[in-house]
Amino acid sequence: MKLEALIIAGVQEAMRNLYGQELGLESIALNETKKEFVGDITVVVFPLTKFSRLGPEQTAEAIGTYLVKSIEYISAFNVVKGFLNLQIANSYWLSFFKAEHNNLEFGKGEKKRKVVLEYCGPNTNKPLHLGHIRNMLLGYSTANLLSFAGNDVHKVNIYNDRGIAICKSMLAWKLFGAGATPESSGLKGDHFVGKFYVEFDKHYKAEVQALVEQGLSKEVAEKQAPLIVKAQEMLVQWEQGDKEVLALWNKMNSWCYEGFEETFKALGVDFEKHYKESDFYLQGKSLVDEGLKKNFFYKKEDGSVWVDLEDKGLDHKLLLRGDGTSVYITQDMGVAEARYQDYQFDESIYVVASEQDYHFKVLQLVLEKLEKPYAEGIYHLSYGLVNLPNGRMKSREGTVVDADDLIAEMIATAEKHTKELGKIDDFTPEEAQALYKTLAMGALKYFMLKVSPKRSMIFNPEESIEFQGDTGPFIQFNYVRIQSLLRKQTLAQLQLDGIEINEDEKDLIKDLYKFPALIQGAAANYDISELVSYCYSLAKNYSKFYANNAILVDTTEDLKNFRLLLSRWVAEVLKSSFGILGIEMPNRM
RNA sequence: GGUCCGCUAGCUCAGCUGGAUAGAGCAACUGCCUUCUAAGCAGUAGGUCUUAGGUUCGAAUCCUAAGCGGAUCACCA
Repeated sequence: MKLEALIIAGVQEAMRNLYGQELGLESIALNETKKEFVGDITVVVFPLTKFSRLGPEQTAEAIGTYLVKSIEYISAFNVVKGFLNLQIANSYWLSFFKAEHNNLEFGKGEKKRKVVLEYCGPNTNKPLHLGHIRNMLLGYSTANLLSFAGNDVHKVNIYNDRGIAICKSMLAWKLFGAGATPESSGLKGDHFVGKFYVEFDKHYKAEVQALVEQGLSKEVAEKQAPLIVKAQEMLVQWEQGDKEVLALWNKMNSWCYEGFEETFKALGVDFEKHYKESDFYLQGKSLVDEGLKKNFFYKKEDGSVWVDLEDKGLDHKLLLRGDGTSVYITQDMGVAEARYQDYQFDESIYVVASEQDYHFKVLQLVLEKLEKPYAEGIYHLSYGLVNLPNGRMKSREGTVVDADDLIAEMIATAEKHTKELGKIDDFTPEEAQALYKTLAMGALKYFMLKVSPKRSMIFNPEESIEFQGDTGPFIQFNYVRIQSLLRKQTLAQLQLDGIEINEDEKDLIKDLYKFPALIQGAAANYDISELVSYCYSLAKNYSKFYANNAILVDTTEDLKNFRLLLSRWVAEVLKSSFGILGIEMPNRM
């Protein structure tokens, strides 16, 4: 039985035998004992006093005495105010160490649910930016976390590959592109397409400006500018299946996909399947028809279709335009349906920014109205926006932090730091380059993932991402030191007789002990940042241990071997945790 | 205006379903490389946890208001 469960049962038993009281689990609170007190686990006695009808100290004394007698692994206790601090015998930690230190599956959970996790969701009209980076890192790592915790996870992407925005890029290319291609211009595909999106905006603004000068109101001008009218015509042609438009659309989208693939590769994220909205908006429409037939939805005189969500505290929501064309949510309904047909999932997770909280609430409620069995399993993993120090990234003001640029900058910074330290002079250029990338991505990913997903975060492009302190490279550094130790010494069979563990060693074993529960907790909360914090705490404790304790020299063979095995286990847990985060470990740095 | 989210050290963030004297990193200042990688270790300084009430043995944490900031409420996606 787990330590915590053992103690709770022990306290229940104590309360029964000492005071004749039957306590539920909820009235027994356990905490980790704070550093400044002696002990490992603390029972908070205050809630128990009303059952014991004695003061907190007296109650704590009595329970402590009882537990030391009844539970083998509790070696001693002390009472501070209403806190009963229990000391766990070293033999407990050592037997745990012995049992698990060679377990390659340590921390992995039992098989549970089938989960589909959607992330990324780019528009195919411009390159990926910092917001997408947060999305991709969260999506990829959360999928790994859920998988490690025991779920059968399938990662999918959704391409928002249709709509007016794409038409803008297409139109601009047609008008101003002069037949250029990514190859001919030497640009990455998505950047090439994005260039025309910007180009459109530039010419469109000029047109609007000209119309305003002719005396039109800004509002009217924005609707009547020839470019926007043409773009809208193009959208209609697209829906009608115009061959020429479709050909152009396919060509430009494929340029985007090529560009995206490169970025996915650089970031180390992948997908089992890419859904395209263009493939499913019709299916969404048929779902709307289905809802109409069953009277879950209603049609207005102009032909638009709505759903009444007032009973759920929301308002009426449009599902289909008066002209019969689909809106954003129509497509999402179609994709949701298709995804269930594809996977029969227990849970479908959408990693999408918090600005779409309302949208996903509506989506889920609409699917519930339709009595879809999978509606209940939908979970919106909402994350906060990435802001700049002076607010939101704005493409108009050119403050968007481009994903590819940022990755390149990080690699350059990693190279600079590494060269300053001069520890890898014997590396080949290829090895060095690989290391820069590993460290750069370690720093970037750790930086993005250590913030709780829900929270919006601030990114300051003026300050480069740290490589010291609470960072990815710090964890990698500790891993590398352990690898260096292991290269110098071969391991022998564990021999624990006569090993007296000290505080530093015990802290590490306790950290390792927490790992499986940490994984389950983080997975239950969909919170990858909990794993990041755990890694930092483990690595920090290791760093302290490393500084205070000789491992290879001045030790007996058994002690050396124990410390090496302990180090190796720490390294393994760090490595598998970083694997979940999507960060590689170098062997030297 | 309705709804939702946030506010913790100069900056960036932890602080799990209430528990002991609120923690890290960066920045500042002090020590420590002839021990296994100093991208490190040890230490100093830095806080009215936005404010006001409430709940209770106990509140950064829960409740109610207020302030400030953000998001959202489109026949945009």
